[in-house]
Amino acid sequence: MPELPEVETVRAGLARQVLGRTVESVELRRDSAVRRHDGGPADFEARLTGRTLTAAVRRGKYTWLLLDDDPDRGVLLTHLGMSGQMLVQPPEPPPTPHTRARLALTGPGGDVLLDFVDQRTFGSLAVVPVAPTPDGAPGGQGSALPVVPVPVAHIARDLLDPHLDRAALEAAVRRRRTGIKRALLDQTLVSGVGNIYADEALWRARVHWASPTATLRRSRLVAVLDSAEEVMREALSAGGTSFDALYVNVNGQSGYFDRALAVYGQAGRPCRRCGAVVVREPFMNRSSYRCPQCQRAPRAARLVPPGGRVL
DNA sequence: AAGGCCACCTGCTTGC
DNA sequence: TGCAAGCAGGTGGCCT
Repeated sequence: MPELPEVETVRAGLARQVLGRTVESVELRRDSAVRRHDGGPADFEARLTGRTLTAAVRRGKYTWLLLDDDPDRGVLLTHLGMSGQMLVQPPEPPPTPHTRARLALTGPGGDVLLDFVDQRTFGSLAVVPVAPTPDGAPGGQGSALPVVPVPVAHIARDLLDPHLDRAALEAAVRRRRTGIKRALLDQTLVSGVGNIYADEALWRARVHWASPTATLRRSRLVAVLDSAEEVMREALSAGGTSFDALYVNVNGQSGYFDRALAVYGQAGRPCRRCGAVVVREPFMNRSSYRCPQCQRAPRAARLVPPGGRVL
């Protein structure tokens, strides 16, 4: 669920509410929450305790917190997975069954808890080293430092990143031999887009998910990328999308963008543009939603099927 | 070696 | 009623 707009909402909340505070203690309630941390749970706690959170940075769906303004001693990398939440709250409430880690923070404005809550456990926390960005530009939104966490080095810049090279992205998509939706979801090509915003972008651009990247008309490709950027900006303005309260901001509140979704989760409902009935189709062991009228395939032989092989 | 598959994980919903 | 299957899906690692 958390895609770029949801993760950015969380990043901005962290930037407002925890920066300048120091980690007084770390309570790990489930070791697998730090499975991507190299030294194990004890090392994770040791490397975090006593450090001051100085910036909140995001690229795609990854967020990291700078510690003591000194990236050379590691940064706190977070990924929300499918169901992760970062909650900032007063020190009172006991942990919930899905609280995986709890950081007690102290500093200006009083003591708070930073809880990492994650029902489906695909999210993770880790203190990791950084590497310089190849282009020398800032690593992500929220800091001017030209570094990214090493586990994020293979993640491409996202569509809201002012340093994204759109011409290079279009060329890279063009070199792929796959369907356009697969390309949109490939975080090494462009980051931040997940299943929801991929479907919404393709609907806005009137493009079928299986359209081959290599032969898609340039105007169509530009429309898809522009639509993805546009729909994510709109979702961000609405505080993100939420279906079931799994996605919330740092204060536990849901966004409103689910009311604006045109096709995702709308199977059986009329397309708001043409009235045709929105369909749900199997795609990569999950689902794709589209309008069968607005997003028609040019010809069956020109589509890349869900399995990847061209017919 | 680029592209595709799938395990990982939990809880809710659906169907028999 | 109870159990099983289906579904949600981002990612790393592995396979071809």
